[in-house]
Amino acid sequence: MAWTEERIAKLKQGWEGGMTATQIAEMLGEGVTRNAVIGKAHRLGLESRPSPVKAAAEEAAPRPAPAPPPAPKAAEPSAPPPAPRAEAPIPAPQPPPAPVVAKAPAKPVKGGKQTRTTLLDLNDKVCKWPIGHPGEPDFHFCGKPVQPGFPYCGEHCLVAYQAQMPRKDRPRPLPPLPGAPRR
DNA sequence: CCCTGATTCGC
DNA sequence: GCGAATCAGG
Repeated sequence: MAWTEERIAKLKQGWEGGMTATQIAEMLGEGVTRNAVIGKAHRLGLESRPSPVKAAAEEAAPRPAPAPPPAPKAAEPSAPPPAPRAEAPIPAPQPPPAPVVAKAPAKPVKGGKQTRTTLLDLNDKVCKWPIGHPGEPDFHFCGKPVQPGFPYCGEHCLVAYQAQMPRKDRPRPLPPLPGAPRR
């Protein structure tokens, strides 16, 4: 159905009157989804009515940067960083799945030689890509010098940040398996 | 789960 | 331009 003057008028009226997109869609008749309403409203430049998402986004913003001491930080994530989303580069479809690494049994580290980068060794300079899995005896981190501005070294940045494949030929997320645990 | 509006992007 | 699919917070 086309967007006639009349239908657009109703849309505007309802939108400005505080009706939800769903209500407006029902008002306009069958075959009109709330998506159609929202899409049209935006194209008309009507936008910006309280949106749960937008409202929350503005909430957590004011951060003038108190400039915290770059020094030591005892705090540490219970688990390794799940991989921050890239901004400029497009975020990878999946966060780094702790790369599987068949590791030989940890060798007895005699003396004080440290060969692994552990949780306590993490800082802004070293690659935080997990090697193995948390809980495993020799779980550790890559530890190589990071790519400036990233939490990982160049090699692991390549794995963590990948370009999005066009929706069209992107594999379907996979339908829920019968009997699979609900959520 | 439901709801909401916002956004993306193939058409 | 359209709107389904998707996202993300409530």
